[in-house]
Amino acid sequence: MYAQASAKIELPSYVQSPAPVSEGPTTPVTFFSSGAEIYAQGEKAGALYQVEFGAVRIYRLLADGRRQISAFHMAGETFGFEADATHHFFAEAINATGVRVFRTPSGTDMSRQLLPLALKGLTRAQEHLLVLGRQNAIERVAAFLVEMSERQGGLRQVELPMSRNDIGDYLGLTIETVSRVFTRLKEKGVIRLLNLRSIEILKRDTLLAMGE
Amino acid sequence: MYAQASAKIELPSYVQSPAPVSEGPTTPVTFFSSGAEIYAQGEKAGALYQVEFGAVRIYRLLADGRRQISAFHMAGETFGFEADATHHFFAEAINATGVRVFRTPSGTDMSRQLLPLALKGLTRAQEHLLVLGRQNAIERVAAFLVEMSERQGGLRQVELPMSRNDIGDYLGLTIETVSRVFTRLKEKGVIRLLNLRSIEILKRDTLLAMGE
DNA sequence: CGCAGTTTTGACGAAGTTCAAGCACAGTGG
DNA sequence: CCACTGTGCTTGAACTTCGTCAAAACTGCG
Repeated sequence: MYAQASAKIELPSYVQSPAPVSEGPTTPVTFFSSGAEIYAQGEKAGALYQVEFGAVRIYRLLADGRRQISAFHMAGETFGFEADATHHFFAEAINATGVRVFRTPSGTDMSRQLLPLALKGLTRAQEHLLVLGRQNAIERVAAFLVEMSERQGGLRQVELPMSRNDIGDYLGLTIETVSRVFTRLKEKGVIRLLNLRSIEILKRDTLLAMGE
Repeated sequence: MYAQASAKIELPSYVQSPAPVSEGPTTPVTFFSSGAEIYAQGEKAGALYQVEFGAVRIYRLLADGRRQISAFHMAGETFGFEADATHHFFAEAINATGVRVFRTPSGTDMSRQLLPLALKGLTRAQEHLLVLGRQNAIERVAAFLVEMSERQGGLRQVELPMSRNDIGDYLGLTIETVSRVFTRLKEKGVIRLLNLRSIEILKRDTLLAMGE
């Protein structure tokens, strides 16, 4: 069930109780409203962030404003680790979002916990490179919908917490192209739009084949 | 100086003595000839590979043969670590290449050594996402040349160990487009081709501005 | 109910791909 | 030593896909 209106904060059905990154006294949850910056490129890094509910976009900008979203993070996922002491990307809340911030005491060795997360992120980024480098618009959107579906437990109904603009900037497409592809997929009977932010997958196999 | 013909194996000028990943008795160097497979997607992972000389391409394929190279690895660099027990990519020698293979004894915790490598790789992959998602052909090639130059110590002369085909598959372009962009950069006096595999950067600032 | 922002749709143009041909260079053998 | 051949690179012309610009339609919210 999709949480409707009982609370001020949107709680999509795919929210799970994530395993905390570290033990000990529970870190309080920090709230970010839609569009709020969590950290900026160039800022000093050091903390770890775990999404409690909501969604986060990680992105970079070119001087003229072009934006590339390199990842979305949903409930349960951890982000914010960097190769050096500086953030190389921006992190923003897409919607009202709750995040647990873990300030790791300097001198603590977190590599055992961090390595699997970093490797998971690396694999995802490399797979996304294939999408951006070698797939066309339909294939990209299909791959995206499959990815979102799988990250939400493989359900027919998929919630898209982000705007068409975000999807475009994630897939290296314009919002118009994203919109046109959605229309084409609807016409082909592959998906159905329940509302702007949630779709239903009608032909999973076709979608999978398109996204490779 | 570029090693000419004294040995059978090409030893580009930018070969450095890499720091070994692990201590102890020196692991022997395994040789791969041009195009030889180091590992394949789907194979069991577990070893670490450090390039001694030569160059390696990491890539993925789509069912119809489209290829995306996600990374090149040059002398001194380590690759081969994965998020799970399986390789998700192919690794091939671009030229005659020497690789030290470290079979990590099961039960050994390498996370302290691996984490910085994984994070470095993650940052590079994410930066490459920006190139593939949001930059046009000239910007991609410019960014590539700058990257190669910096990885070789920022010299004016840059050796390209890979073919135009490899460059295309790394930048998400066809070989024809890569070639045309090289021609344009020559016409603008930004670069000069010494031979097919080595270029000289004449206007570094212009190239940097183009690649952002 | 009406407004603002987002999404969709349409017409057009530019960038890059495809297909095809020609060129350059290294290696081979006469 | 030079022609021959193969491979990789460059160039050209036609075509396709996606981006741009503009306008209309829709959604959600006050």
